[in-house]
Amino acid sequence: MSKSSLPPLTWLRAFEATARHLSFTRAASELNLTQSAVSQHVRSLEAFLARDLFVRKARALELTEDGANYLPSLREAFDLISSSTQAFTGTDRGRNLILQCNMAFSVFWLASRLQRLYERCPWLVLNIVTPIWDPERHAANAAAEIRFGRLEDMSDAAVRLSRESFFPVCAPCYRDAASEFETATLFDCAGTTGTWASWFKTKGKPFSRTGEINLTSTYVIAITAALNGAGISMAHDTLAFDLLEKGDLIRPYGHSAPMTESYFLLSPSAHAQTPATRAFLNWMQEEVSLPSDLSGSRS
Amino acid sequence: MSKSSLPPLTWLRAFEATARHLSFTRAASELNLTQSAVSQHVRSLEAFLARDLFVRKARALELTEDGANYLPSLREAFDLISSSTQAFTGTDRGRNLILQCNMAFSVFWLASRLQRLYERCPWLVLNIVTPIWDPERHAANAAAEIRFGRLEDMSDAAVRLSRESFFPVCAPCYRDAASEFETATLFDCAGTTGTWASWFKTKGKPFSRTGEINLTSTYVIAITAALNGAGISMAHDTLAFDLLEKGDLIRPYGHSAPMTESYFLLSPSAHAQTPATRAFLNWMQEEVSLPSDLSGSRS
DNA sequence: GCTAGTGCATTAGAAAAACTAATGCAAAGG
DNA sequence: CCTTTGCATTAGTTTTTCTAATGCACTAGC
Repeated sequence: MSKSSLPPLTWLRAFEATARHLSFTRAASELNLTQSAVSQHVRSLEAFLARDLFVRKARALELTEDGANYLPSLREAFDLISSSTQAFTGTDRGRNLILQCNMAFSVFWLASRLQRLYERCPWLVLNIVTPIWDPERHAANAAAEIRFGRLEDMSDAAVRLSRESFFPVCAPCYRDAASEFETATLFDCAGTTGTWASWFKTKGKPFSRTGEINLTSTYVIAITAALNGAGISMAHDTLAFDLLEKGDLIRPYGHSAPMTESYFLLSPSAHAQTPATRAFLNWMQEEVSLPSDLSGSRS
Repeated sequence: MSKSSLPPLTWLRAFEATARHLSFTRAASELNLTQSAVSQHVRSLEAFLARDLFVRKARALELTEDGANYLPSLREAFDLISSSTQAFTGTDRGRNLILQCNMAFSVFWLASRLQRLYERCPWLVLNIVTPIWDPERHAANAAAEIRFGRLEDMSDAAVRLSRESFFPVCAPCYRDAASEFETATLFDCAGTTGTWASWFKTKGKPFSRTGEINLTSTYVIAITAALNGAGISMAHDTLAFDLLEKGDLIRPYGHSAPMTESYFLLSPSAHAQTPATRAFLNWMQEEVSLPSDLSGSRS
């Protein structure tokens, strides 16, 4: 077996037990090994890492800073392996679902619909992971993902949830300021094609403006700024639908443009779905058939 | 070594690689082993678990449901071990921060303040984990956590961020309906002491009402329902502050009561903090000194 | 139908890892 | 000074991991 980034579990277990007891002898007793074995495993691990994990004293050990840093992740990893291994004997699987989606979707679309999910699946334990500035990172234990992107970047299994249009939005109190475009404060969102420049392009006009545009890394920032009356933000159907219906946002200009990106549902293949995943996917499919603009565009 | 709940990592690695490739031969090539070794490891693991993880076909493997259920947790565990092992050699730690907090805090407090965080730390990669119906589960790789709870349930290291009052809120359009208390629709949130019953208790009145109360599992549902004009929800300072300032919510009754729970900041000890963690903690401490009601109550 | 290729399963033996018992050393306590 | 405690090291034993070879079943091509 080639040397890799994963030390043997045997060494890691010896380290974790020793860290708990701060004693090779007591750890060995717990693991039903000899003190010598535990000592050697920890020594091997330290050599592998080229770091000392314990300070050896006459009759006691102290964790080094490196040792203390290492410990929590290892404990969680052991818990994960242990609990999923025990899942073969236990029956309490299937309730937990980890869903990954971007924070804007979570805040502006999902949050206001959770009641319907709850009414339908009161047993569901939902964990939402919302990476903000690194949305490409797929949480390895996320069972389902709602991803915003272009069709060609998606796998064949991805289910398309929407066709988006994009357009500027602002708070009602900003309507007058929006009519003075040159002086209005503009917000854009990075990492999407639905920018001010491309919006003007679809109007057959070049986009030239002397004032700067505030470029944000997530639509949460841009749209919240608009909601707060700080300016005009680019937005698209799914995120803006509820806010427009409520009158919290208005569209100061009539034009809207088809967007390259849309929302997709990425789910495990059918034979790998837990009850929680299936329930969520079923609920999601019903939700997109409601008028919420995860079902069609308004262009 | 005694038989335990943790199978050898060797077996788990063989399983994970095989599940990825759906081929013992290709997995063996990746692991620099022979097909025979991988086949035996997976066989050993299946025997250990008393379950089949793959369906063997003539020239291909298919994951069983058991295999597919096992896989995500193992992947995460490997990631945890791998990343914490690499922390000894790598230098690219420090940008990523995993923050755990409840979704209501994320939606009603944090989201509208992210711009200030971004302006201050544009390099920060923030991942927010927001468990909804299992908030006690601490993500072990979460570097920091903002927890809603009682002081006595907190460790000594927890930093108290707020002192909360709780009170009913509703949308402005619901003001008239709120004056007819017996027929108004009420929302409560489970798992907190800030209930309708305890609110009446602080008014020195027994709470007796014939109509039912909608009990929700997260303040996101209850408060969003109130925002939508569906009724009156219990809320507390930190969640309600922005919404009250904006006029999206009003307080239909004047009385507010001190709440047992408040928000706490749980962070790693100083010597285990990455640059990202320190930056976030510093920003957080400045934010709580602003008038946002993560700084004091209004009772 | 036959042959060649593919890929998993099994076997027997080799190599490596894990483990033990014994011993050495240092520090602490009486 | 002597005894106890506990980690480190050594040499040998045991167990696990791994390999090469072979068998079996299926598929594709002729």
